[in-house]
Amino acid sequence: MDVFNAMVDSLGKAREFDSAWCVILDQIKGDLNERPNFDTYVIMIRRYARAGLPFAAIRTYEYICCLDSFHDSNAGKNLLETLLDSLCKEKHVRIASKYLDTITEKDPSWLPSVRIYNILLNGWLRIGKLKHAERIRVQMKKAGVKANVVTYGTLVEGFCQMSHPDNAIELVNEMRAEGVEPNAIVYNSIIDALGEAGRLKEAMGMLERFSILEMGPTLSTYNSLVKGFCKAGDLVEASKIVKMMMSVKCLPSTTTYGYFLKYLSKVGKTEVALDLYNQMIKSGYEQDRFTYHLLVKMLCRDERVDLATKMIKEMRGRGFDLDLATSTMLIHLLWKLQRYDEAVFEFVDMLRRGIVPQHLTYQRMTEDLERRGMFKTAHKLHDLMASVPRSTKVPNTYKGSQEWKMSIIKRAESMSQILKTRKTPSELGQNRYQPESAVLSAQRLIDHIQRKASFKENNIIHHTPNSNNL
DNA sequence: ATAGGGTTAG
Repeated sequence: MDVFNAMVDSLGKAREFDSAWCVILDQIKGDLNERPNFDTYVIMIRRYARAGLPFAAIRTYEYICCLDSFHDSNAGKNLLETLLDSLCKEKHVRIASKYLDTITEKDPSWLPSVRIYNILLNGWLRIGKLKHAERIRVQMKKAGVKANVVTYGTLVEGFCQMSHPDNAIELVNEMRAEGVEPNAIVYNSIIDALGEAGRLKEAMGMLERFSILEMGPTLSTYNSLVKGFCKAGDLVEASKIVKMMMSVKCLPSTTTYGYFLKYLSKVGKTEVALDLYNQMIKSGYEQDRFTYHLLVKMLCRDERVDLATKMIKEMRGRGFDLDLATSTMLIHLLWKLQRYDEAVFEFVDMLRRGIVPQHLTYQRMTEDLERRGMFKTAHKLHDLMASVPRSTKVPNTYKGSQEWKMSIIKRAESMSQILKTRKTPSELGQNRYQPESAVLSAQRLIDHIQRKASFKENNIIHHTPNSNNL
């Protein structure tokens, strides 16, 4: 069953909706245990909405509603809410709203649930339409539907994303007055927005208010504060937050340290960043792409090509493919250092991996090569680039035949196989269980940063001997 | 994958 739905999803992702319906209709006649279920139709609706075909999504919903078998077996689930949510999440809020109107016109006795109002509210806020969001609230009041914690959470998040934390704070008072207790999502949004605005005193005040509650701050709460302090250049306060979180057994994540690295990269303190990186490795932290991207960027800026190459090797060894940004940084550095052969090798290797270099990179290289009379190499690059954009699409000569259908199914099966073998996020290290000793390592790590951070800006950073040992 | 967030925009 799982495999079947994964196949339908793959076909939808590839916009092969006709084939998806072929597979579904075939399956309806088949084995009772493998018939399309609620999830199958949810997948189709979401895929249509995402493919920019909102009316096809609506037609699908209406078709499903006609099926008798559907009503019997899925009494507790509400497909209309799924439809509206899919439309709203893909920014077709206006269409969702209009469709809702047609339903209420047809049956005036039917009243939208609080969930439906929340879905619409979220949709309007996501596309920044405050006026429309306000209108939904008026409609709710008129219909006598009480706002719940999700309603308020959605509004708070919306205001915060539009950088209006003051309106969000007002809402917290309002919800309290209405007897709805704010939760972690509400507090985290506000603390994050205040931190982004550099209003860290107020953010800390919110943390205090949050800490009194039964469900205290979460990892996201602390991460938002660390981000805020790091962005403001206050590593000392950021380190204090890390100590605070460790004292309540909330271990910092790779993301937490990522904010420190981001700041160190901004001010060009490569040595401190490398130290932090080494300490992270020692403490057993799983690095993410962002960490490597920052470190390679710093090393390239400092023209330390050998160390940059080493870091890239390490990055690949940990399962991150070389992306466009990283390769570009490396090539530009090699070029600047006049190591042309190596740069050309990287350029060719990029194309071999299926990544098209930026036009700017190509332009700079060929211009320089020609100026130096290296026409052969310039020509080689030109030919390579010219051969890329041509897509190799197979013409639909046997459309409709059994053979064609089988090829679609084969492709979908292999796609779903890929989906199955892909690692789940928990295997990628974010939520990995960390032993008690990790607390100690983290403690050492943050002590280290604190020592470095308390140096005056123009002091020379002590160069530790092992910072070149990757 | 069934109402709200999470992640890092030069």
